[in-house]
Amino acid sequence: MKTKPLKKTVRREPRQRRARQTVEAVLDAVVRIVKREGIQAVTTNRVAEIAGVSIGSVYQYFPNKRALFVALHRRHIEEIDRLVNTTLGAHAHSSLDRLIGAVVDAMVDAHATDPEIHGVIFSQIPHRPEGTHDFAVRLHGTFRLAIAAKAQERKEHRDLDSVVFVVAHMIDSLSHGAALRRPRGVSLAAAKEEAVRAVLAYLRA
Amino acid sequence: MKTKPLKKTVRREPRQRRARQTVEAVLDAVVRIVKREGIQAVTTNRVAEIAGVSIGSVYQYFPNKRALFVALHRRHIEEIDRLVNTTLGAHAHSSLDRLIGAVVDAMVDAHATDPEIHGVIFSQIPHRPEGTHDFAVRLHGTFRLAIAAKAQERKEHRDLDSVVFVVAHMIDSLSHGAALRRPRGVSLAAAKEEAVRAVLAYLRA
Amino acid sequence: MKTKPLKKTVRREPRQRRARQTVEAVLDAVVRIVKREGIQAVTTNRVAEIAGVSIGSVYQYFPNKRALFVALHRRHIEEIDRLVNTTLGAHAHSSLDRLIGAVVDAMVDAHATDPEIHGVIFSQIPHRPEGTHDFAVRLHGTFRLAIAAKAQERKEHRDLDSVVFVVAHMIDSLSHGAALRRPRGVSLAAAKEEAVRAVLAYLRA
Amino acid sequence: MKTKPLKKTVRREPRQRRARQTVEAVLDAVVRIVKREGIQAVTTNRVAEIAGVSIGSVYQYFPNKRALFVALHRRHIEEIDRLVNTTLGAHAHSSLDRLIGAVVDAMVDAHATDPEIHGVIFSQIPHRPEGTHDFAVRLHGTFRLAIAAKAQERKEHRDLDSVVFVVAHMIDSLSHGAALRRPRGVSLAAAKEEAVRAVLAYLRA
DNA sequence: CATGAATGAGTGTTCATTCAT
DNA sequence: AATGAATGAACACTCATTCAT
Repeated sequence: MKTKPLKKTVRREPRQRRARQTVEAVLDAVVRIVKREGIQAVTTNRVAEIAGVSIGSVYQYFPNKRALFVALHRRHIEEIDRLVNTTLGAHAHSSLDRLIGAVVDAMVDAHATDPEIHGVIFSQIPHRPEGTHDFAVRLHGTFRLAIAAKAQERKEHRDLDSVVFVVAHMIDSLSHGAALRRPRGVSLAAAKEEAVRAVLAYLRA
Repeated sequence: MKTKPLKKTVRREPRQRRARQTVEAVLDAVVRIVKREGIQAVTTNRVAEIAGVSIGSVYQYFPNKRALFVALHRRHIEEIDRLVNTTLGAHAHSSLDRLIGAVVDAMVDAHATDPEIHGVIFSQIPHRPEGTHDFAVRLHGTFRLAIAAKAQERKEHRDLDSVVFVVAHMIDSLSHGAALRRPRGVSLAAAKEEAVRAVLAYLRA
Repeated sequence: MKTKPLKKTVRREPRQRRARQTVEAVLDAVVRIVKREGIQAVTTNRVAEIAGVSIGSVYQYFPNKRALFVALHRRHIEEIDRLVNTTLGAHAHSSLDRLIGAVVDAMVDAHATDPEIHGVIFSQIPHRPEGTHDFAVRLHGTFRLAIAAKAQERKEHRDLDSVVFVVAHMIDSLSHGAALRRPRGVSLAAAKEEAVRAVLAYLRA
Repeated sequence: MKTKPLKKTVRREPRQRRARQTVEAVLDAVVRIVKREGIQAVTTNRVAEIAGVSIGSVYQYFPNKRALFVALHRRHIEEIDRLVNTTLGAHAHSSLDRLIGAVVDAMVDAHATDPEIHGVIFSQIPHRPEGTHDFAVRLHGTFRLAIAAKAQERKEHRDLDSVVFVVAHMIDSLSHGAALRRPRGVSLAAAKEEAVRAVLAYLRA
């Protein structure tokens, strides 16, 4: 009862931990290379090198190169999703202004951290892997709940899906734009503020 | 007696014309391959084959593979720009509702024609070539003029650049979304209508 | 019980050994191809094929095609250098006649083994890699020591560097000529003899 | 009697003149490229460009790339030959010292003008074209006559061919060395002087 | 004759993937 | 499991040569 039954549990734990560490290190390496040198610099051997593991280990966890991007895509979406959910949760009882403002803030931060990466990763997965959706689509689900709640308060009469569609796209696009594509003469603060104003204007229309 | 005497006069013409034709054929081939087989199928030899020219001719006009994507990017932006300008011109004297509606229609059509392609091509150009701007940024300039005109009528008191920033992003993102990422349950017409409503709500806020 | 237990101990040895073998095989392949088919037949893929390794392995050890010629050049110079040093060492106490005779013999043999190859290889390295000197220059250093010793005995009053310059060039050129460019009517033995005579005449002048 | 008979003579002259000019321009271009960028930069299109003619014109006069090097080789040998003959003729009645000195001077100048080129060109012609000999071999014939004359005066008893073999190689090699591969510490004048001394020592041995 | 756009076989090189250790 | 040398199909690109004008 000491060694044998524990064997599997105890021994596998470190294995799984190391495995997860390796997986994370590999995915981080991909991100780092994309950011620093562009997508064409992402070779499996270079990924292994930057991750500090052997190329053989990369193939231990990912059957082929494409799998790297699929995993990264999934990870990225999950991160954003978690972020948005957290923000929504934290402002469940705030005013609509504050809630939208907080979400925009969170999204801007997220975009500023990994500029461009999302689109680039996505371009490597032409035939979308099952279970994976695009950003905005995924956000759709998350936003739907939040908006539905507010909608009830406000006796919203418009089609909920249409509203969510617009809001999700607006927030995604304006956050991205505010973080990365602001025209000269528009400050980050101004862009955020204007983005919030736009969303609220729509919701209140 | 018709063709022969002209031969000499027109001699040099074909060079320019054929060159332009070759360039167009090559770029079209890239687009065709991306659409049909994905970006990883775009090899220079295959491009030449699909374009119906020799690989040597491809390199006569493009110094390297990357140049294909740069050219395509430029061409794509110019097309959209032309489209939007035309639309704006045609609706210079329409109501704001109609103008926005027309632009959204035009953009939806444009996105529907080359789904995804823009983003994919863009991902191949990590360090953006000088003189090339992103979509929304380019649209910014185009929209600015149109909105400035309307703004004067409406005695707009907000910062023009901020307004244009928001409108350009909204139209680009919502058109793209309406064409390609609508959630089930939202019709194209509904999505367009809602997009227009959102833009107008913001402008009138 | 003999081979197996050793397996582990010797494990890493083969890596170094195999690597060196691969490098040698590749360089030998280049020489073989140049000799048999001329320099224009030296393609990296053909080199790999003749060497019996994959093209990828060639690039594991040589960053590009040019590096093959640089390595070969170095190897060739080292071989000649070793040869001359050995000969000089073996005749340290011989008469000047015998010493010069032995060096000429050695050089003639060396040139007869790889006719023309040296010049051809050299022609592929336009901008001489640092640390690499021409044949005669390298021999200069080697000869300098030997001649300095003899010079002391003979109370040589001429500038040592000038003397070595002349001797090194004479030996190199006459050996090469004797091996490969003798005019009809001059036997190898006669050419060698005359070369030795010329060097001695100069040294004793 | 005016126009017709002259037609052929008059018209063909310029043609041949232009043809010769083109040929020379092309060969000069090859030399220039080799000197400036190395042999691997010699492409037929680049040669045409540097020569200021169209690629088609290059092929009008040379059936293929190799022919460029064969022609250059021939031209080079003829130049040296002419140079040496002129020098020999001018010093037919000088002392042996002066004659050898003059030849060495001439050869040093020749080598200084086209450093390296000779060997490089030669490397492009693996299977020597008929009627073409190597440098030293060709000089052999030229020197033979001059030395034969002097030999008679001096009642030379050695085999003339052997002597010429040695002298031709010495002059070629030492001139080349003096011009291009002098060790630090040996001036050009000293190298020339020593070369002359060496040749004379041999001839008088 | 001259031109230079077009050709395409062939070259150097990369990089995803395997597998012996 | 982990390693990293080895593999070789496939790619980007070159360049000698041709030929319509």
